[in-house]
Amino acid sequence: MNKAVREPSRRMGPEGSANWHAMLDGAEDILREEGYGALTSRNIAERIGVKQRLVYYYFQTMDDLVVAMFRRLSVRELERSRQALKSERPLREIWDVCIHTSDARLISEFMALANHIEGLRTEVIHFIEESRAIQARALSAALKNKAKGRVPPIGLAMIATSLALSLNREAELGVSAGHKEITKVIKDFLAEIEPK
Amino acid sequence: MNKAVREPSRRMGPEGSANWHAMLDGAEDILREEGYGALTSRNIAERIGVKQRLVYYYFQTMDDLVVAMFRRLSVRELERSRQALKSERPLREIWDVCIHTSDARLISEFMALANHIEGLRTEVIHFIEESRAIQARALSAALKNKAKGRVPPIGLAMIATSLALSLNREAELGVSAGHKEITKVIKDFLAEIEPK
DNA sequence: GTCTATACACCGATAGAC
DNA sequence: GTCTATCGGTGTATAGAC
Repeated sequence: MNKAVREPSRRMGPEGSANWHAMLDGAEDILREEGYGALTSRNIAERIGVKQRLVYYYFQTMDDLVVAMFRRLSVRELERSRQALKSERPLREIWDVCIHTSDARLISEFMALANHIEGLRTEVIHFIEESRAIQARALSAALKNKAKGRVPPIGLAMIATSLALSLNREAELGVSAGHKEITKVIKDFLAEIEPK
Repeated sequence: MNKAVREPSRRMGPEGSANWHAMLDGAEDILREEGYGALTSRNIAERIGVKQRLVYYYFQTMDDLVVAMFRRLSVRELERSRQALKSERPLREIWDVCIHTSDARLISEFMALANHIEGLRTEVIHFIEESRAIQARALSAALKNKAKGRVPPIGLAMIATSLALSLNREAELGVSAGHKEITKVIKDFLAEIEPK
């Protein structure tokens, strides 16, 4: 968690190489399936068929690995959102990104970890702010020529994000009370301001 | 030849005793401050000034302790919600419960743990369903004599819960984009259907 | 780049004395 | 009820050979 000051740093494997990705892939699977309590260098190594020592050739510490894992994921997600902006029906695309985002279990783990790993916290903050801005932009444009409701675009963005998160998390748990109703509200909203 | 399959297993300390509560209190603090990776019998014991062995006198396993911790918390929260139902202005009270619920870090940890501890998952599901039902009842009653909007009570309950969760979590992280706007929307909604 | 081998701390859980 | 003592296992991280 600390030991921030490091010697000229030891030799390191290159970011973006095959093994680097394989390690992050394995880490994602473990995080999703077993939680961060099981996210260890030994487990990652075993899962991808290398020795534990190699993990520390690619990542200085486990915290570094976690941060790299989230950053790789958030870059992908933000790119999807930015692409959605340019589409025919940006609102539907963006809602699709929200609701089909990397699964709820993974996100739950990152949210918990972000409270304890400073570097991850920074990345998460950046991701939330960036994606909210993208969504607000899309909503703003879509609502420009409509009668304004009482919820401003950035407020709608916040509602969308938090709803999608809860819908996914609860569906994962096996709770569904209210889901049907909310899904219909969203559907109607989209049909109204962004007809197919 | 004994292996505790049919025996009530070993002696256990009484649920609800002073030490039992002290252990859960300590566990809550650790979970909030350091995360479940640090939630160990040794840390709990040290924090409340007893020896590690004693934790296993009160709880058979660490998982049992986690489940007991959540159950104690959820009983309290549900009681607060039920009390809110009986108040003068139930909607405001219930929103207050949502937004001032035990802090976001703690909840994040429980959400992550629920994906990996079966007994906890069951408790969490029960808590969500129960509190959603209470909230829907309150909203239903409050909206009875009003013009119906397009969001049914249980949908509003779901929006409220997920929004409160996100507002708390993001505030904890240090994100505030859209918070002011959403807070105003809620305030206006309450002013309209439940005037002071 | 990948490995063997290792240091050292800490984990859950139990046996059994007082 | 609370303790000492201990088991077998796993964690991060490093040294250094090939």
